[in-house]
Amino acid sequence: MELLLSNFSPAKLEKRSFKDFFSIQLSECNLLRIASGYISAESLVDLKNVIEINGGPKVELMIGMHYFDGFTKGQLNAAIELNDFLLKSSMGFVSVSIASKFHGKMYSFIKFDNTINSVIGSSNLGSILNSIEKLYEADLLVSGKLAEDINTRIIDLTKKLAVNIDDLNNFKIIEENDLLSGNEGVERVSKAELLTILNNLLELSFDIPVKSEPKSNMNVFFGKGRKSPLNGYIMPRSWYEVEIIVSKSITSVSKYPINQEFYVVTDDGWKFKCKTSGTFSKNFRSSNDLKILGKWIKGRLENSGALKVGERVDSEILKKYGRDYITLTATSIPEVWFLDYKS
DNA sequence: CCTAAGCGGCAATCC
DNA sequence: GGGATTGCCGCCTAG
Repeated sequence: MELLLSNFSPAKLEKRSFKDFFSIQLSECNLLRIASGYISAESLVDLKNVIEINGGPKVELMIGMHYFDGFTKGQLNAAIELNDFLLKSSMGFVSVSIASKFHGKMYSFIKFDNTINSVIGSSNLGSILNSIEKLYEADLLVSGKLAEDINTRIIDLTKKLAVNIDDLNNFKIIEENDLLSGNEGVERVSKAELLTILNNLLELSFDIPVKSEPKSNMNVFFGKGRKSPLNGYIMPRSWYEVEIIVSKSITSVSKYPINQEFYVVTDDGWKFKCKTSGTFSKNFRSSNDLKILGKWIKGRLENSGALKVGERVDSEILKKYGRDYITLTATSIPEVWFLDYKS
């Protein structure tokens, strides 16, 4: 039994990490069994690469959480590709738990002489193969009876919970950075509903600039926080708090939604309430939660790679994204507007 | 009554 | 200089 701990400052311990152990075991074992909740696209690509180059070990991977939480396109492609490769070369398979969420992290390394080492702990594949962030992991390495037990548990759980990824077709696909799902007041819109919206657009449409003012609009985060009248304590604003300040030349156009609440359906299939308020009804914001509009717009800037968290939105970033205005279009469905920020 | 952030509008800026 | 505009701040009200 051995405790495996990450090993970087300021917590440099004279311990080896799972990462160290993993790289040695890969060359010494014949079969690697994994049951893990989450995987990253990058880690699966790296795993396939290393076994392809070295002709082993065999890999049997069970993915525990993504069937329920969704796959990004990158994760799904990587998992399918790894499975294809493993099946084709008779070197294992990738399965997906569909009976229940599985959130554990279990690894068994079966050597050529059939002795087994198993690891259980906090590391997922990403932190073993290609961790980019400094994430401190703690794992326990075991051998003998307990290691064998973990190995048979992985086999058993795979049999009872999972099916081969090839046998599934209706995957829940999520955006690269899924900030909006689960937010109160935000709904996912089906493809059919979105199509209905697109077929019912009216001529009435407004191109509204996404401004890069230093302390407002997309950059409210960098403005002064909210000062408490009691103690003067200032509460900073959230990264995703935004507003779109619409020029009078737009808000004064007849039929622009003045001082009112309405639903928006977005080009990427979200629906939430927005409201206009303030002098000349210039403030365009999400209702009840200012962060929703921000998660939608800044989330897209982030997903495209144009914006990093904590960075001020400027014209350069908008240029990189490829669009510096949103389009608000009326629909024939009452109280519902279409909002487009496709780059 | 206290807390918190939504959103209403103060006030800086420009002409 | 004051009217128009809107960037930015924190008052106000709901829970």
